[in-house]
Amino acid sequence: MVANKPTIKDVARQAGVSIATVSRVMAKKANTYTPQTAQRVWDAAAKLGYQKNSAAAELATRSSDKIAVIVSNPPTNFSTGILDGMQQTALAHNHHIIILYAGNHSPQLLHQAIKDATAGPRAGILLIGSQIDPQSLKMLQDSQLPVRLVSNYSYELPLQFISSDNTELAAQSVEYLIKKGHRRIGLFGIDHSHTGLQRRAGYQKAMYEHHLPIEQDWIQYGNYSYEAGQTIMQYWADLKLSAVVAASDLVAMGIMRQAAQMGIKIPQDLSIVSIDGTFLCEVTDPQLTSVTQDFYQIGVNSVLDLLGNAPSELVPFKLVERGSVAEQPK
Amino acid sequence: MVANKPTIKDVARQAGVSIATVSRVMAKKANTYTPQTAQRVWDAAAKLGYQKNSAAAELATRSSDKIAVIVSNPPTNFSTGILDGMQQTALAHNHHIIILYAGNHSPQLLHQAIKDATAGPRAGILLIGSQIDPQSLKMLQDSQLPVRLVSNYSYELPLQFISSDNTELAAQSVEYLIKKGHRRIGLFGIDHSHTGLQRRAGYQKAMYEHHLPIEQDWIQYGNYSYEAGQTIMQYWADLKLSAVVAASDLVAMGIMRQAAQMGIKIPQDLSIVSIDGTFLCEVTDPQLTSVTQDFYQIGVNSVLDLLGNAPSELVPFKLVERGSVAEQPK
DNA sequence: CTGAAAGCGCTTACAG
DNA sequence: CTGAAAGCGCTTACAG
Repeated sequence: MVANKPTIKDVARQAGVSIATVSRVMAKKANTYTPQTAQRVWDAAAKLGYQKNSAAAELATRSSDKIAVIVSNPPTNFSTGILDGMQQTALAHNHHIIILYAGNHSPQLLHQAIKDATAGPRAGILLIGSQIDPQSLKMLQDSQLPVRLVSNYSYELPLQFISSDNTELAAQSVEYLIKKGHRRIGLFGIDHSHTGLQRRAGYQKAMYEHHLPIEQDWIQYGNYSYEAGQTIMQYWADLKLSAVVAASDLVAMGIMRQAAQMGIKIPQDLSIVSIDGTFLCEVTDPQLTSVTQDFYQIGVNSVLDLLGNAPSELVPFKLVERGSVAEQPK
Repeated sequence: MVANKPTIKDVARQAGVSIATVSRVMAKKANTYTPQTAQRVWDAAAKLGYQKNSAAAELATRSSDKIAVIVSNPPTNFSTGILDGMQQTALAHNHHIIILYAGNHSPQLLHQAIKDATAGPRAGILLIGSQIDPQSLKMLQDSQLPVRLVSNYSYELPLQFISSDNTELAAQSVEYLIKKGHRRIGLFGIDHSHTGLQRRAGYQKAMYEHHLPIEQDWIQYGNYSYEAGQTIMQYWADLKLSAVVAASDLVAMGIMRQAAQMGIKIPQDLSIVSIDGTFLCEVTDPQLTSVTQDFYQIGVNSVLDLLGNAPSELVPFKLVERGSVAEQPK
């Protein structure tokens, strides 16, 4: 025989006031009650173990303090930094984040997640690494909610975003390698999504600007995965590359592993700079030089932007030198 | 001038029926409407882009199809397998999971997450890797919701759970090492939580059963992290261990890295078996032999159990041999 | 400062 | 098979 959860009515009775008053003090509406009555309400609520039913509150106000963040299963696990940033920032602004999991790039699961996200009142929607197809876009727009793409973007989409600059990420990786004397530089592991294309563009731009030719097959596609890195690396000998920029830390690791099996020394025989810069870069031997994204800040800016402040689209990244790049004699 | 989101009333008007009828066909209440009226309702809903307001529905029914899963930031990233399993299973049973992020073992964030989880109607609560303190327990109990611990447990807590058997995880790692001829075996990286203690107990049990002494300092505490593995490994020389079981894949990696710096060869000088068996084990060189948990199944069973089926507490794991254990001449 | 009352968008006996 | 009506637990003008 379990007691039902106490409602605002129970608290009102216990405190000897009306439910309107309880509602006001729970919501801390300034200047609408005396300290005394507030205290009685607090006491009654505590005694009863009262907790506001958010479904009722959201229905009444037709609004919510919940930000739905949809995360598409990232092959590489950069998302926890982003989530940390979102979490902290949301809390600091009296908001909450609820995470909806959209699996690994299955449009179905993404649609499901968007549907869940828009099925009730929401402060807004944040999508981490999701591939937006036309139907997703329509659902998002129909919801009339503020939405932001996080960590990926396309200028062709009518959606705002918060991300590192993919083009520059790749371009600066190449610049760095060139500065170290490399000329035969490849790009391994990108896919054909906007992100992949943007990185490819950055790679090409940097090579062109330094009048370096790009031979066929220097750009190798994958899906940012460890396996892709391994597979692609098998063809390295034919490519005669002295350096490569890896599309993600995971592909960098795959490259290293395959290299080890082929007797190729990193960085003596092959230099690598990795895009992402997660903890994985410090775990390999040698450690991976990377262009590291500020995932935490991306998370912070996402919710700030969503909430109407700090409208910054691109967040800075930085190149951190570790041990996977060697100077190349010219 | 944006149209407001259509409600059940709009659909009713559009379809020329009452809102009660709309409600029934949207909920697919069998035998309560003709195919004709159903069709008209579907059409009206589609035309208007109607979507049920879940806050209103939950308020009316005082129930929900949402399972709140609280995830405490795991140092190691085993949780995506669990989440995948939960997701699939929930969907198959017409439920949804929403994830609440509880940061890295901050009681505050955990309380916040529990509060969020219990602030509205819920089908139940699943907690992945959370340290349950008395206040958390009380909040959970006050909610009167079904709750399950996932991937960690304590027989002292009045909470059901779904997890691998921590004691056996460690015991079988030790057994395996003994079978390979090792006698001086350590346990690195556990903490003082229930999980750590259970693994320690398993280690001790296996050693005792084989009449092997456990010298002081063979058990080294950490927090399942990469850094812990590195730090602990610095004292290895004094310990004269021929093998070690690592409390997580991450500590195993930390151990390997430190070993490399110290010129210690794996597995010739030191054998390692790692607890967890995530993809990280296949990424090192040599690959890590591990006692691998079936995270996906843990996720599946969690929701099945929560929903009232398949009440299995412990889910089987298996030892997978890779390259980090060498035969030890007796 | 406080209460009575209407309303948020649904669901579900109850009649018919 | 279908509709009118009450109710879910809140919030918020509106009076006083």
